[in-house]
Amino acid sequence: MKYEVAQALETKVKELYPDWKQVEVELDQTEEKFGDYSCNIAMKMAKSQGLNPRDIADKLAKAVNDAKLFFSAEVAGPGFINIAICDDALLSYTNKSPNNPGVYSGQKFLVEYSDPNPFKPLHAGHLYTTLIGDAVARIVEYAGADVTRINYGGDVGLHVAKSMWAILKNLGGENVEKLRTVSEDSRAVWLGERYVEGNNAYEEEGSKQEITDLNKKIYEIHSKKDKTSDLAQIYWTCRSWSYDYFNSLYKELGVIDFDRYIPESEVTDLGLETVKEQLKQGVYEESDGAVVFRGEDDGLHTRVFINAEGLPTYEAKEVGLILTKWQDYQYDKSIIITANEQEQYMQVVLSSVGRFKVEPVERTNHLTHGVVKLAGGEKMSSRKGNILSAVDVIRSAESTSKKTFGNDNPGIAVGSIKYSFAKQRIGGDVIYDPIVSVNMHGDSGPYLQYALVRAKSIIKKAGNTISQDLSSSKKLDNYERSICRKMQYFDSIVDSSARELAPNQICTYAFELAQVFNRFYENSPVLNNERTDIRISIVKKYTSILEQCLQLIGLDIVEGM
RNA sequence: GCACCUGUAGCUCAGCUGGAUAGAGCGUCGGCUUGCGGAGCCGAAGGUCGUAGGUUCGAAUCCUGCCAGGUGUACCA
Repeated sequence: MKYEVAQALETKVKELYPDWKQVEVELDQTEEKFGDYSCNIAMKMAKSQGLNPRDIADKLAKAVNDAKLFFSAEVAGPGFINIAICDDALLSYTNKSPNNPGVYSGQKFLVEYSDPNPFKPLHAGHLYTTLIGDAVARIVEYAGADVTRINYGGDVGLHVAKSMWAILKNLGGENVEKLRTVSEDSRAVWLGERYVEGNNAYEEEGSKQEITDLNKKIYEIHSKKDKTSDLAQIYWTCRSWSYDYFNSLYKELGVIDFDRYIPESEVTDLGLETVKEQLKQGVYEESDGAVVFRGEDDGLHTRVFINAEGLPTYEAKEVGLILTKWQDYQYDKSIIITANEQEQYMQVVLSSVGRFKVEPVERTNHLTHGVVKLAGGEKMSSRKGNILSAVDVIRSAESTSKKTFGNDNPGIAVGSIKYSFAKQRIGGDVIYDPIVSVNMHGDSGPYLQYALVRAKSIIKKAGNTISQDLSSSKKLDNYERSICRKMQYFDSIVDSSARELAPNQICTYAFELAQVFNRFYENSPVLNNERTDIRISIVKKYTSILEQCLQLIGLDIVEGM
């Protein structure tokens, strides 16, 4: 409804001040005591025109009120115009389907997130990008975008060599048969242990060289398309174990399926060729046997794209990834979500690609998040092995949920994690507190799920006995008005959340909405009441809006709790 | 050293394209159960918005310096 109010107000401004060219009426949601929206255009106009803001505001408010629109205006303070929407307009909103503004309609979006590396365990940070990426993808999709979900993972590179080195040690050489002794449900853990071993071994000179050599051999598996040698068989088997493990976890989390997995091995060649080609063009340069990009001109730093061994680093692979995405999708926007330790690295890569291909770079938006920490704990490093794994987080939420409800309800356990991640603005460190997840009161996923269950229960009890004729009374009481007022903010909240790629705005709104509803619920009997008709229509609208909010951040709609 | 991110109540965070008396949740203290699911509702206490300046009618929000924490900074990802 914000848009309609702004339009009407703008028309009035144009009528009254035809000379005023840059009319852009901006409305703010305001405190309830001031009305439903406030507008400071009078103050802005006054500033540039040298007029008295109160005079402008008075004139505008009078024009609005004389016109008898669906809202009234009142001047307050130094020149705010406070807007109050009429009760019948608020009530009629409950019978409208959502006005989805679709800021991205017709646009092709790529969203890349999760990005786990095969041969390494998923840690809490992966859990974060997986869930927040899922939410971002859902939100831009709701805003009209045609979304392709991308999952990029490092199936080649030094980290793989480290794991493979330890795997070979564990098997006593290239002993394919011995892999069978690893039971199916212990594979993920087994691989995780090998990664830690390999990583430690890399610290020692002797094994470091062996790992470096092995790294080359693994690249050769790909370049020679080797599926049959003993080493290749071990590699492909363990690689598929990793992907199996990721997929089972995604399923458990209830995130929407990825449209495409792009393993690094798939983009390595393109990245390598491109960097070599652009080396001739002077984009990259040789230095100490390596191929580097000098980012200093752009205020960045120098990074290695091809190392002295002739192998592509992550940088060159990323070049291949960017170009692969661009060739295959010609997107309007490409969103990438990673930890913020990759922020400047990504800037260097993008800056280098920008020298020979501008569109994919201009259309890329890199969102970064902070470190996932345990409350009161320290940073987790998968290299040191002191990680909080994704599975640890999920299991702790599950056992908590079970203790609280006495039964398994994965939708609630996982939902509590999703909400606690999504409600924070993307960017800062993420504190995950298992104790808070034990609590499950207040600003939490279960609170919202419960708020929805209660409301739905009313509708179920009401059955079909309700007439939908609302013409008899269009005055709203305070609680009814509050919830209606809050509900009509939905469209503009979703719009803003999509524009700013900020799932936390949905969470904040959903929580406030539920709070307002709970007040209504405590104070306004719905059933067997002379206002049942109006209230039922409010409850119905509320459930549909809250459901939509929950879906946008990926929370299950549970039927009972 | 340089670059980027962060600093708001005891804790975890909203608010940041400048607007009215800076808001939630948790925790603390005190209330509410003949009624639609009490995982709820109501109330109280709790703030130099890191700090010092600047711009402005107006700054948590914009600009500058400083302080603190984090991250990156050449062959890891």
